[in-house]
Amino acid sequence: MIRVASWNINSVRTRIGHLTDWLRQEKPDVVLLQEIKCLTDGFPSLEIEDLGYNLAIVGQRSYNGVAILSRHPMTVEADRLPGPAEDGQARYVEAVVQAEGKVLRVASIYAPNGNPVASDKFPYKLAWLARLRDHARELLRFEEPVVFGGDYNVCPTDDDVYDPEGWQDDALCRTESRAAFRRLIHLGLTDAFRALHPEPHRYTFWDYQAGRWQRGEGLRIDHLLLSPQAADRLGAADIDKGPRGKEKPSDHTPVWCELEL
DNA sequence: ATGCCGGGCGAAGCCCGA
Repeated sequence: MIRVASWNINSVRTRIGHLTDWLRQEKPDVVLLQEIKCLTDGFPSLEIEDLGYNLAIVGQRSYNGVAILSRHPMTVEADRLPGPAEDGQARYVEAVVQAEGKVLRVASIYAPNGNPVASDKFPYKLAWLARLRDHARELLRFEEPVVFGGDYNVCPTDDDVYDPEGWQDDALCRTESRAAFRRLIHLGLTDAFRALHPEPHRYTFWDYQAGRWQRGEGLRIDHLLLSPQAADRLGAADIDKGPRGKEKPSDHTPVWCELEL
């Protein structure tokens, strides 16, 4: 069994204590991080390596940045999404993990937010998700277990947001964003959490503002999307709300799944 | 209609996030 988690950490340097505490407590095999908000050289590698993890880091000054932590040997396969436009934003890293004599491909994904919808950020988001779909389609040809995990900045349905009406024109909930996410799913991917948890109103993000955490008002925007070969091996999945309740938390909390490789 | 909160950067206040 291998456990894979995804967590938008909102600055890995500010949250290094939270991260190491959680790694010691939960001992996930693979962790996909987003919004590390530091250069690759600035990543607190020693603290993580001391806990037995190998690292794949794609950093950027101030914003974005993604990483993969793996207790098993890992080979980096890509440090950006293929595409004609080199945008310089650190939003994708992909690796192959060798675990228990088997191979698992994982990607840590930080999709653009897309707000405000009237700005060029929204078409950038939609184009980025289309690029992700194109790449996922190529990877699926290998017919191997893959976990595409990360902060998609898409709330898939009205069941995944506390106030659907209030959020309907936000880039996270707009029909164009949801359609882009469905086009990805329709390649044959499985939303690991939703496959095992049909209940509505389970969230991975709560805004710092307006007491959203205390009110239980969040959104489900962090997802683990599984290739068919991974979905066939899905044993468990859940959202771990623990880290969101700590002092000075990230505004996101981890989502995880277990695969019987 | 906008800010609320919070991080980075850099040393005040702006940019960005969701």
